[in-house]
Amino acid sequence: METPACTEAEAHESESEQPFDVFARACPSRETLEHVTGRWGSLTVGALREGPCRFNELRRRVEGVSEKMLSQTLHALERDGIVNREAQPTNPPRVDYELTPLGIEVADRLLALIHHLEGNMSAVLTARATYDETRGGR
Amino acid sequence: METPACTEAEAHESESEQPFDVFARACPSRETLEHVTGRWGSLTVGALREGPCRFNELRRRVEGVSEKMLSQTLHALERDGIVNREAQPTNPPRVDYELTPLGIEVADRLLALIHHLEGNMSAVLTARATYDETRGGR
DNA sequence: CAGCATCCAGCTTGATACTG
DNA sequence: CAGTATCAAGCTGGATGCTG
Repeated sequence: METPACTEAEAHESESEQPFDVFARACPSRETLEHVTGRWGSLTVGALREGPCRFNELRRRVEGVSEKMLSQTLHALERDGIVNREAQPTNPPRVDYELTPLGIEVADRLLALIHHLEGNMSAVLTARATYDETRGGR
Repeated sequence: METPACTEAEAHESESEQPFDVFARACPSRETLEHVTGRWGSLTVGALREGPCRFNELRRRVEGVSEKMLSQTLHALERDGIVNREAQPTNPPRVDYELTPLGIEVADRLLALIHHLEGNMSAVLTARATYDETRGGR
């Protein structure tokens, strides 16, 4: 079997040529990927997969997020068409956030990754211990 | 190692109580998720899915990454047991990086997300245009 | 409740230079 | 080639205060 070491030029064209390539420096898909997988983006999208949610409820689901960061994250996701914002002009105000159809597809793939990672954390922790031991904790 | 609050017995399918929960503030799985989905982590893991790769080759695959960030990213991934580093004490030095079995599983889920996003970028771009238009382009 | 504006500490990042 | 060391700059993100 041929070992496919890096063939620089067409390394990531395993499939038909795609118009958007995250590995390319200037591709907008990289920005969207970062919005979705970012520190708070991934948790926000994951939390919204459980159903529509109001702002402060979301803050409770995603432990540790500040309102500023949640607000910022939500705006980026809304702009990318991942999240839908529904505000009711009532008093007190009520705003519900929910995933768009695209957002649901993205969330499912993200959650597959998250759950896989969660299910393998003992292996990760073991690997870390081994690594730290080998390197003497440097 | 310390005894985790729970066991990782059936982490995958269990939805009620999971031993590791990224949504919890102090869960180590959140760190690993960030290593994997981080700005350079996701691209590095994705690039390595193509096969083993040397340091500078990897730099070329992941456009825009500095050597410092790549080095740092690889260390974090190696420590988490996602990436395996194989150094040969030759001259000039040759070091190959490759995904571990766990890394491959993680990469496949990550790539599913990436490819899905790449395939829907036109919708994202449209959503952005609409959003910017509605908000007066601010 | 739902959020925006501001301040600012500190972490992240990119250049640059240097080692084996 | 495969990194490490160092430093300045800039961005991130938390705390606080205010609005509708």
